[in-house]
Amino acid sequence: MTSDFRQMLITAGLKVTPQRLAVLEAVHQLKTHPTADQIVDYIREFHPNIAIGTVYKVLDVLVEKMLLRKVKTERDVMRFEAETDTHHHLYCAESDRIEDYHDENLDNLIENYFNEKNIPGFSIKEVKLQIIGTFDNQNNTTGKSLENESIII
Amino acid sequence: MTSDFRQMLITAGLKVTPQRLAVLEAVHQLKTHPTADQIVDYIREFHPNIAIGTVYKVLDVLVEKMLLRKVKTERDVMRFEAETDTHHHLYCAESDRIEDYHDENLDNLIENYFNEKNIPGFSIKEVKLQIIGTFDNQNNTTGKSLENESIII
DNA sequence: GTATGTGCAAACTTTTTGCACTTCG
DNA sequence: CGAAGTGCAAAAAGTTTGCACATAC
Repeated sequence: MTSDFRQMLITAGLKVTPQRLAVLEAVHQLKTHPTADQIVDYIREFHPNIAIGTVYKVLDVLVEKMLLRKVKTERDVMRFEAETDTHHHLYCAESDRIEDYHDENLDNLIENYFNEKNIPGFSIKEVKLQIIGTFDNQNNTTGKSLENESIII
Repeated sequence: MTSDFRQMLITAGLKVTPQRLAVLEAVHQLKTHPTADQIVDYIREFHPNIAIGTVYKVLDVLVEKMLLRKVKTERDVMRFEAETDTHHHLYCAESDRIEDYHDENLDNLIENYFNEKNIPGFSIKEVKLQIIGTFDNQNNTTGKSLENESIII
């Protein structure tokens, strides 16, 4: 597992450091699209000396090298995910919960649609869906309620 | 035009104030999905005394009453838009440029798809697409172009 | 050995908050 | 007049930066 991460770093042309391995490990383990803060908390159990600034720097470089992705909701913190293939998100604004959604049929449907339909002045690289709604078993972790959902680009 | 905004505020049960009218006006005029800062700059030309805190408070209440929407990108600032109907976004990560995209056929396609396909444990309220790619004429990042309607700042 | 990465703390940016004052209805 | 809204300035929250020291290769 760790050797996977090691290989990912090497392939990306990055030096292998304990901090980078720890961040990769944390984001893969925390399947909640964690914030930088949550990542720091997770890492500090095993690696108490890691600096917040380092985590931000590591996250930046891992996103840049496409080993991680940024996700943003209407709350004002950045979140991160380990899934780097195209996929979609289920999102509940009240609980701020995000779940990944994979659907090959849907992907094909959309791909076919945009193969036929051209958008003038724009070249499509990727299409992501935000499927907004509510999870049936509402464990609202934050306790905060949101009046109105916003848009994640 | 201003009387439209006045009516929108009244309908939403809000008091009509010059600040709220100015924020509505600004977001409707700035078709760039502006940040709070850009909204402040715009307003201050006509209304130099408006406080930043007030703009944030006004934006909050207008989003809550669904007269505006929040839009988030991968960058760490909140942006706003006047379009409150469901629509999609074209987004270029390099330039951070967002444009609205309306497409009724696409909406129908997706609606039909999710009418048939159920997502276990999740109730869909709305589906929005982020269509990620690049705009063909990338040259217009800073200057304002008044001639070409399709270019947004 | 050298380029790269880390720790730390300070600075910066964006957003929120508290409270006296003002304005809308 | 009273409830609601605004201005201001301070502070919170999140993120970035600079630099000396440490580490990977």
